[in-house]
Amino acid sequence: MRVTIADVARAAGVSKTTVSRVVNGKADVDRSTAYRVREVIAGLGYVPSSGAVGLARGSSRTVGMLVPSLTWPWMGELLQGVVDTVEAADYGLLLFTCNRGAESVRRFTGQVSARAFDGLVVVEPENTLGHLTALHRAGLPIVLIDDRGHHPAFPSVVTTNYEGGASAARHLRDSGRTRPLVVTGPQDFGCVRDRMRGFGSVLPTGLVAHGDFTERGGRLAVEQLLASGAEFDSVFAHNDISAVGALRALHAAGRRVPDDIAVVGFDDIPVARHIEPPLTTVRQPTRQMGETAARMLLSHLGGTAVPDEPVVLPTELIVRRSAP
Amino acid sequence: MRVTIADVARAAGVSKTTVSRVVNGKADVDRSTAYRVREVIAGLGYVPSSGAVGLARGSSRTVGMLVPSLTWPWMGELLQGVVDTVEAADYGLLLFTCNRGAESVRRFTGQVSARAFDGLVVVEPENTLGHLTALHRAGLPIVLIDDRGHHPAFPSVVTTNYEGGASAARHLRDSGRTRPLVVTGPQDFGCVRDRMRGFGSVLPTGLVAHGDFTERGGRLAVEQLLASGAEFDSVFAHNDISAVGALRALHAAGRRVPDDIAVVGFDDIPVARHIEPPLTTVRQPTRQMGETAARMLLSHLGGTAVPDEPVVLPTELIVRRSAP
DNA sequence: CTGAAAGCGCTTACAG
DNA sequence: CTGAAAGCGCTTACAG
Repeated sequence: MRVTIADVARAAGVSKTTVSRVVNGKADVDRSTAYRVREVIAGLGYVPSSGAVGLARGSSRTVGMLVPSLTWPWMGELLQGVVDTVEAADYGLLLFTCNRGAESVRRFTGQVSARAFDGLVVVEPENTLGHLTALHRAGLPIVLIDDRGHHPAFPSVVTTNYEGGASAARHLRDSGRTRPLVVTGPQDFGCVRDRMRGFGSVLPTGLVAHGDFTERGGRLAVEQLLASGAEFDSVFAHNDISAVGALRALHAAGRRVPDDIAVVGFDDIPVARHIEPPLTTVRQPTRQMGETAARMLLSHLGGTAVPDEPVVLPTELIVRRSAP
Repeated sequence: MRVTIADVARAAGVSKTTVSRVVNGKADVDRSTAYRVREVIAGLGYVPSSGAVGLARGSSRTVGMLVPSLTWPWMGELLQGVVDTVEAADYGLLLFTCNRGAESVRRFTGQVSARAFDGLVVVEPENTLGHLTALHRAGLPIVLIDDRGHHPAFPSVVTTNYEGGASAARHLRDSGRTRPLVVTGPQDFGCVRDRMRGFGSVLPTGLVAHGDFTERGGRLAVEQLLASGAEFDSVFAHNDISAVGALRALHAAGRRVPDDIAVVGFDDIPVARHIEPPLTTVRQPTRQMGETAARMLLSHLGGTAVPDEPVVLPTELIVRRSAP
């Protein structure tokens, strides 16, 4: 049977109140009493029921994490950053995905109302910002990772998309490329617009193909451009996956990378290192973004005010052979 | 303020008992009463507190998941399988890692005692089997994914490591390779021994280099063998990461893949598709393993007996250019 | 078909 | 320094 606070109190010959005080390290307990209680706790192997503590205190000491998918290439790093931070603070981490559309969202909202967690770290699933804003208004502490340029009304952690785009362009320009093709991500993403503008601040962006962050999208975009006879000496893809697609299309068309055409991606996922040629890319500090978001949420839960304007973490250009 | 069952009862003019019955779909409630209560619930937006329900019922309707790391290449798929299954059953998923050794384990055990979750899906972190066995003996329902050949005393989901090794060997043999080099994983892993034996049941394994499941390990192993002047016409690496290392070493030494030497890996992680040449590999049904494990745990929690002997899911040989 | 009451395992004023 | 009692928000015999 489960050992309860009542068992400890009985065995130690004190009240439950006193046991509670000892467990929670409150002052005002006689040293020898506290010692005796601790002995009994150790002997019985007593651990307070998290459910009961949560109910009595009105908080669950648990953080929720909502993500669109767990299989995206950089999600593992991000999640590890969040989990490490949350665990170090002795909080639990409740994980949710929105894989199954509206149904998932409904279920998730239920968990919120059920007070299953005290606060939420979220990588925004598509079209849920309104929903999240409502939850935030209703009092749920939220920190958003990667706002996609949507600039929400609550704290968020973002990366330097504008500057990242600019750094890609500078690198291409400095290595003598002047006619880039830009393969974008979904155009309604703010991060896509920012990467675009940053890039455009350095290099002309006459040639633009609209991709969708998939390998296939990157491949098709480049295939079409090649077929159209357009001339370009480099490709800036808005993420690594579509850069991989671009690489495939160039390879299939007999163009040499980087000799004929240089390629730069964005993200620095594991595949970037392993593909041939290895991909030059703008690295996002994914793990650090997870850590930072978790830390912000925890300090908010701890009562410290957290700024509403986004916390910005820097990207870093990683130079590999696809654009030396 | 939070809406409680008392608020609903008051507004509907019934007792909390009746509200509880309606919420939980018990029979023996007058149709019109039930209707009225449901109206009030909808109007007030009442959702039962999961903490209070858990305390009263003695279960948390939450499943724990313990993994060694979230950044392993196949972990995302596995986790997605677990999360989807758990969410579909209206359970929560509490995530733990053992990144920080003993400290993590201690913390984790605390959560177990605190009854934060009803059962556990676990990918075994190194050297925790004894610990897990103890928890299982103490009454915690556990399902292990990938037993590493340790054959624990509780339910588990494994893949056909022996047959996977054999299928790799058959494929190499059928394409005319007769002198393979086997690059193993850590030798104390049961799965490594099984892959070894399965492979050896088809092809002679005169040449064995002991790797450690890392890219560097695979590279060093092949470099040493090449330096020793040993002759081999193929490499079977016990996982894809070390196959990537092997590929690098072969490439650096000027050996052509697959013309001179064919390479087969194990796992089928994303990089396998993207590396040059694309890697022939023994695919593990990672996502399905996650789903299966979660389903087993849930049915155990639901009261259905679950077999103690491992549930075995089949591997599949994926043929790509590194060993056509 | 319905409700009063006890109980789940804690915390927290309050009183001494 | 310590404890009795109320309360957190539910569920569940039990009685009617």
